[in-house]
Amino acid sequence: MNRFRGVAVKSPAHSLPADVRAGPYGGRVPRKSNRTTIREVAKATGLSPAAVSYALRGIQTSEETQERVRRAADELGYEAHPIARALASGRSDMVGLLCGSLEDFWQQTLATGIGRALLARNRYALILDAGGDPQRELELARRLRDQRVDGIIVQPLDPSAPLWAELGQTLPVVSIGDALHGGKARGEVVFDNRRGVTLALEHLHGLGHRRIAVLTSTRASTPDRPADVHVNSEAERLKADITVVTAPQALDAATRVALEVLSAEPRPTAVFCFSDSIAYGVYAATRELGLAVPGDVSVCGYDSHPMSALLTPPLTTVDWNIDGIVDSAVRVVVGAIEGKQRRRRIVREPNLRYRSSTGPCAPRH
Amino acid sequence: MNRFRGVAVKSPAHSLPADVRAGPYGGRVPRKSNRTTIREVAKATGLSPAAVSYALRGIQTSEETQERVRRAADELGYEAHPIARALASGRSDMVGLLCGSLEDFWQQTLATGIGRALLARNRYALILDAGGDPQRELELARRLRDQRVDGIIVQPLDPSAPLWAELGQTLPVVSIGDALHGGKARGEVVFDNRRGVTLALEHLHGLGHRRIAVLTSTRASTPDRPADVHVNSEAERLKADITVVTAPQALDAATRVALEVLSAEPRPTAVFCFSDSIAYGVYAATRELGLAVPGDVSVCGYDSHPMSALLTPPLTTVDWNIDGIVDSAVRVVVGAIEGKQRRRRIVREPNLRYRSSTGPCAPRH
DNA sequence: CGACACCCCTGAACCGGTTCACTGAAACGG
DNA sequence: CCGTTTCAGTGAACCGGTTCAGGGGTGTCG
Repeated sequence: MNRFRGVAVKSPAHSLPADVRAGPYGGRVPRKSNRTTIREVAKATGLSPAAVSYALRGIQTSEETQERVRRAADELGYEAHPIARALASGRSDMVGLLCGSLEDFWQQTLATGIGRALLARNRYALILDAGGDPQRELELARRLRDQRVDGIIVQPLDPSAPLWAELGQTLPVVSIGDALHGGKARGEVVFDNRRGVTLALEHLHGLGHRRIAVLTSTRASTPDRPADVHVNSEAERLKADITVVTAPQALDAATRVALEVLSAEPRPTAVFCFSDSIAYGVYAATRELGLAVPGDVSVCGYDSHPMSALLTPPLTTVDWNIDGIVDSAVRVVVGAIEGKQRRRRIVREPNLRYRSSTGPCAPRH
Repeated sequence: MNRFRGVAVKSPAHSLPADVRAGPYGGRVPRKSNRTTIREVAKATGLSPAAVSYALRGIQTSEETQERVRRAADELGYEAHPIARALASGRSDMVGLLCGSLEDFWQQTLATGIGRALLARNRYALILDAGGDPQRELELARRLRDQRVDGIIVQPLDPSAPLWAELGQTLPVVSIGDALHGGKARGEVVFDNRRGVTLALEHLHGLGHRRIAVLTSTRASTPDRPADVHVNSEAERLKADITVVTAPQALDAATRVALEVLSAEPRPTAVFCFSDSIAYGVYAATRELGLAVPGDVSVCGYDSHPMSALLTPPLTTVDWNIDGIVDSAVRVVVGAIEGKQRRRRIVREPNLRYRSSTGPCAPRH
């Protein structure tokens, strides 16, 4: 029984006195944990570990055995060990949620909703925040794969990265927002951003605005970013003078950018923001500059964050129905994980939530 | 070489043709992944797997070997496998963040900040949301332990639960807000809630308010909840007529509660909310009821969410300096994980951010 | 009655790193 | 010059489930 060396050496780790465990978690994790394992349950029930494993999952075993195992497990205080399960099976019950920038209030709300919806289906959300950096986004995506998440929901900063296709071959990748470049096997909850942009710009145009500033969010310098492209083509079509400026999502940072934009001469008569968070920054800036909304400048947001209705004046914004998005995304990703190949691509249409932060373009002075 | 049965049976799983892997992730994960393992790197470098493991972590090996291993790993496309690491070592580089209710905007901000701070230290936040249910909170805490997180940051709904002490023996548990019952080994970033409550109530009292509604957040029915207790003792001290009502954090739900509170006869002249999110609900309610703030009713919040300053009127609120909290909490938990026993208990003092949602109590009619 | 299918369960390999006890060689000390 | 450390590295067990090939036992069918 005793291996090489012939002498009956004490078996290594385990023979240590059980209480030698070093002080309060200063590194040194006890080699042998006192956790009840599946093998102990096996011993207690006179079954094989395999049988216990099956029984606990309610497969491959008789009702009777399952009951017996469950009872024994209870008694021994057995608790599943997700890490071990993940290693052995390659599944983890976790879904990675990769957010472009959690500084965006709307994305915070989205993440909260998705986390909750997943939990309701007995899965966890592993929420990661790329902080607006497309490079980091890809790095985090890789880490999610390494963590053996069962699926990924991403609000891609850079939908054109080839990594998405690569990941898509191994696990379900569901994008929210822009469609991922060159994929078909993956799931998508695509926003019709073209439509959203058109809605907002036409609305402003219809009110008489011609000099419009567009504040997009910090993103990859992906030149083919659909929304940006569309902004420009719409500008042309509407014969409007549109300036596109990139703004961060964080309130204070967005405010600084907005201050600049609103201090330009001639001042734009309307601002269209690519997220409500940025629009909040614009509100702060108008306050600082003593500008009236919509008297001096009209402001239109994007996303419809719950707080938008509470502002003074309530913010006109493009609404995507966040609950619907949460629901769709979770449904698609879970469906894909479980192998039920439901609908893979869901296109969401926006509505313009017309409130009072936008008004007719006033003649200057 | 071939085990039992004598016959040269094909070795089980591996001999399957490599391409038999079932359809797009419909369950069936390939038994043998094509991932490069540490053993392959070992073979390539002529070292033992153990040596490679050490080398990759930069310990127990010569500079030279480390370099050689790193190069080989690169070449072979080796990527670490966190799950395997976690199983073997009991560490995971993840810190659990257990939020009381992510519907609270402030907690969303907090979670975002902590996630980011942890990422900056090469750790992940596993964010879980108890949704205001103390029962669920404990369940999630257990799951975090099972997930082998290296530490837990919790904003406890029920600080008196014995589970905290139990978890605290195995891993660092840092609480934000109320101190956890009966612990010393754990870390704490304690809010001096008594002070916060006093600050708010004295402020309102000083403005002449005597009939005050307090909207606390949904929590455990822990009767000894420090803040609630203190509210009552302050009520007595100030000889004020204080009604305590529980409100959920979600904007619409909070609004409904606020509507009721503000419709009561006689109507309270001031409302003190235990989170800015709830205060937002009060704003919505005043709007619906056509009440002026602070003319008809003064509103005071708690937490100082960034949006509070943007409302009309800007919200008076108790400020905890969220960046400081994020920083402290992360510092304490990481310090504990790494065994550097820095300061374990940090008490934060609030400031009253005096804005214009509170004003003198107007004589009724 | 034998062939075949099906059900329930077992033994062993496996997932992919980590850690422990130990060793040969070099460095050190007196 | 010999005993003691220190350093770099090795072999094997281990973490705790999962999965696969198989194997009795019973049921069914021709």
